[in-house]
Amino acid sequence: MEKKDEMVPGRAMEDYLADIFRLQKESQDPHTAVATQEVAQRRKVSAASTTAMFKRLAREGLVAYREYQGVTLTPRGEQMALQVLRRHRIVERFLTDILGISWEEVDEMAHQMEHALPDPVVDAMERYLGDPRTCPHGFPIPDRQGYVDPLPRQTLAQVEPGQQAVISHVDERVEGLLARLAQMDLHPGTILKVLGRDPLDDLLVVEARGSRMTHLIGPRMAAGIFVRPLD
Amino acid sequence: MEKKDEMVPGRAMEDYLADIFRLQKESQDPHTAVATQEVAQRRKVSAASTTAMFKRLAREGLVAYREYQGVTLTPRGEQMALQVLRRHRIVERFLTDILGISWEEVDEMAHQMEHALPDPVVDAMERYLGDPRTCPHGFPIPDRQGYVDPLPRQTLAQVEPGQQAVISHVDERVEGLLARLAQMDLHPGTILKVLGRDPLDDLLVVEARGSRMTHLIGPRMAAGIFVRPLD
DNA sequence: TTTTAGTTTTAGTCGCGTCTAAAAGGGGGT
DNA sequence: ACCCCCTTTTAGACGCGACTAAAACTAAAA
Repeated sequence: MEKKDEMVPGRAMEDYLADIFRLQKESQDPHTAVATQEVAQRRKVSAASTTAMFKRLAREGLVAYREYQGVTLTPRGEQMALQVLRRHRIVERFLTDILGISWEEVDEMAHQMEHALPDPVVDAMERYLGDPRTCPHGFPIPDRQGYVDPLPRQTLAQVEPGQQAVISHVDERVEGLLARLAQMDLHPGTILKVLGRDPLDDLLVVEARGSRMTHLIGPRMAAGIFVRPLD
Repeated sequence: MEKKDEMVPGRAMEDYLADIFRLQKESQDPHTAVATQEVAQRRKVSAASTTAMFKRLAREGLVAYREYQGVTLTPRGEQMALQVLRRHRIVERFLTDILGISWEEVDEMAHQMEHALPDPVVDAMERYLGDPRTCPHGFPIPDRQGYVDPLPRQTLAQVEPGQQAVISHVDERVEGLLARLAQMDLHPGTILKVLGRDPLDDLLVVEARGSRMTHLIGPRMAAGIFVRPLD
């Protein structure tokens, strides 16, 4: 039969690249290598499988792999990871804004879909949406060249009483966080004022500008809400 | 690690099921088994691979397989095939009607996408479209229960001069047919009147009701255009 | 420096989906 | 009835992506 040479780096490879990228960005020093176990845990896969994949990725020139030291994305690997993130976030936007699916569900669905969508489809979705700049959770959408806005690292937990901040993005992996925020009508873009902090349980009292509602937010939740300070 | 038991019949299995279904419908007697080679040719895969897949499908109870005699879909297999067709055709409609992609391109794209779309997404697309009854090429969309309207088997080639017929559906696999029809602004639903037949090259002279344009259609094209007679 | 706890890699296996080459089966013509 | 051609199946292989169990390595504490 005809051999399909098309160097299409398997659906799984793309998942690994995107997760390596995310882990790199999340780590305090984004220049150190990403460890086998970090990736294994994130992907819910054994460490052995991860090692095997590191070798495949290295063979394809997508990561630099040093035994026992983890991996770093090469420029090509990073570019590919960014394209995966781009697809993922556009699809998420499409699912929420056009198809009316809740923001708790779209991460998993987009993950399922993202490797199967032809580029023209993703581009058409993007145009249909009016070139959105972020996904529903507030993460920036890389452009076709792979440029992506930097993310703030400050969380709501670090905001001092009396200060104001605007929600930048929300960690979708924190169990129940998205549902709670939806209940409180808090979203990326919402401006918050920290009224006070209960030192006993480390609860934050915040007021949402606009709705003028006040809410109590625990430390786990606050650590998943990333903000930009407001002068 | 956790074992993911979820009996998800592999993306490829679904492709085979759908193609077996289509071949069954296209054959003169839809009750005879579908041969190994038919499937192999349709899927552009070796006969050996097809035999291997027949065994897997039989093991899963999706086809009845008799050695050297080909396969027949079981009720479960047929149901699954219908759901694949449903997804495929809804996605095609979505790509043309919402995202503005041309009907020549959507078959391949939908094929690429169809196995990765979660059911809620397909259902949301269907609602967004207003519950369309056919794909852009005129094939009926099975409902959630798997019911699908029967297709006419008469082609334009069989229409006698003087008679009128409405285009039901178009064989998307006929090379160049979709592009030609788009040029002529002929679509499923268009009413045609066969004005005459040139016996030398077996060309049909047809007039499109509405545009009142007349066109010449060769035998290859005519055999890919399925029609319903008009009284 | 040696021990030890935790991480990483190797070794071997499995299922899917594909291939090629060779063997086996089936059906029509003489 | 036999042969030949065409179809189908078997046999053996491969790459991907996963697993477990065991061996190798690292780093940090004693």
